[in-house]
Amino acid sequence: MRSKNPTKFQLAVWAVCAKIPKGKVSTYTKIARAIDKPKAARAVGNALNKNPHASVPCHRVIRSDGSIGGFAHGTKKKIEMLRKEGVKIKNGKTLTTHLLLNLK
DNA sequence: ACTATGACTCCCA
DNA sequence: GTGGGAGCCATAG
Repeated sequence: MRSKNPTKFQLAVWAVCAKIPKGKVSTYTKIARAIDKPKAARAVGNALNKNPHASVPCHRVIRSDGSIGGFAHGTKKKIEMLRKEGVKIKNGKTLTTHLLLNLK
């Protein structure tokens, strides 16, 4: 169930996601590292999944190997949005892995 | 406190 | 390239 009152962890994750500029992408691991929890990649995904706003560029977050990962709105939609922002996707993999940000 | 779940990641066959 | 297994973390019930 989505928490009515998000925890600090979630706020931190969303905040980092919001810092991702358009046309670029980041990975769960990088975000996790940005919040000082490099092993919390999974928890990061969870936070985004519970994201009640859906206004954060959570669709710019991909897996470490460049795969799309998942998306609450549908992985398909995520790919479409990324493509619209200029992110190249091939065979379900993001080709912009070298555009990863240095968050934090 | 414990268990179950999940938008993850790494290692090995 | 594909698939299975184990590890790690936060949240919900």
